Amino acid sequence: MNIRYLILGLLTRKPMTGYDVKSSLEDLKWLVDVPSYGSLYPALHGLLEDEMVTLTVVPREGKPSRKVYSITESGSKALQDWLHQPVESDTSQKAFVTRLLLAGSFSQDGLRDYLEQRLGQTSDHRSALERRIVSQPDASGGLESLVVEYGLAIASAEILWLENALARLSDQANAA
Amino acid sequence: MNIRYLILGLLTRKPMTGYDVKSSLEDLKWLVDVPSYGSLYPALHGLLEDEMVTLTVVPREGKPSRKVYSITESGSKALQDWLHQPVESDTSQKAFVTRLLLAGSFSQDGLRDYLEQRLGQTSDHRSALERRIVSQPDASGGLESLVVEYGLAIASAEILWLENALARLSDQANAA
DNA sequence: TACCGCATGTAAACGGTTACATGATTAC
DNA sequence: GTAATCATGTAACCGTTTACATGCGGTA
Repeated sequence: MNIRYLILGLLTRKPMTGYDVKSSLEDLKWLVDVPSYGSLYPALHGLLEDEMVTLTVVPREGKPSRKVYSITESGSKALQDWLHQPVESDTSQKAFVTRLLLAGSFSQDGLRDYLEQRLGQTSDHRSALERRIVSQPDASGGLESLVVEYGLAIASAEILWLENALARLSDQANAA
Repeated sequence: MNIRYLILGLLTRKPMTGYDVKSSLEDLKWLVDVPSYGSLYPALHGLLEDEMVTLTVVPREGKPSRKVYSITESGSKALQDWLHQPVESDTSQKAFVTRLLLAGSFSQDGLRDYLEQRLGQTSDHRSALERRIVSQPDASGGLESLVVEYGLAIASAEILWLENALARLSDQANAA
């Protein structure tokens, strides 16, 4: 039921059609799972059923009408609840980014918490990789050393970005 | 059937039990999809059926026997074929790393090709994000700007790493 | 004329996870 | 004693993709 929250999050910004939801994600493909229509439309019907969204049919001359969905009060609340649920520990990049994409629905504190949690996790991942290098002296001729190296580089870059983002958040808070 | 190639790739390094396959991936959770036993053991049975792997039952006194799987000639060939298939264009980090993990089964040229393809893709992704910043002047108050920024940071780090890895590969080739 | 973008949907198939079942050994 | 690790497996369930179906408007 994850796709439902993704939809809800996107609808928070502005009302959209199913087609819009998908196309707004298209150039973020590599960072986020883009749902197929085969899961998107049924999910929208389900959300409507559950009164998480409302439907406005916008007729257009000549062209067929657009079905524009808007998030409701209870939809907003459901998203909020999901967002403030604790994150599990070994989240992938896609899982992290998907939630981050919904950050507009976060409070400033919620966002800071989220980034701090991620910072902790990513630091742990980096440490685990470093330990692996020490314990396994380049086993079987560089077999997976590429992956370890890559992981180290990515984790470091992410940590840097997170610290940066967190610092800017603090500055904003101080200014206000 | 992707999990089958993952197994085949890991067995290329050394013979393993199903349990070993899973645990060897465990601290790479965030970079690779770790299969559950519910898909791992059936996959192993399928590979055995198709003669991609062989089974050696290793008895141990007291403890129950271990079922150690080894890759066969045809398993190796199947993996090779899959590995040299063209990569599709919007590969996620996990998809990239999973293949990279199997890099031991690559020829030097195959590996260089693979990294170069990834470099091209990641550069494209970064460009797309940069274009997005220009065309959409921070729409709806920093809504998704965090994601764009994050993507930019990660893509840049990855490009740097790829260029570095590629350079080292060339050095090695020149030395030999 | 033919293809691409817009736009919405359904049904079958697929790949995977969850939960369950079992059992021994080692470490706290 | 009891929790964790090692070790193997099955069956039901579930969410998603793939393939199909349809149709209009603009463009090459």
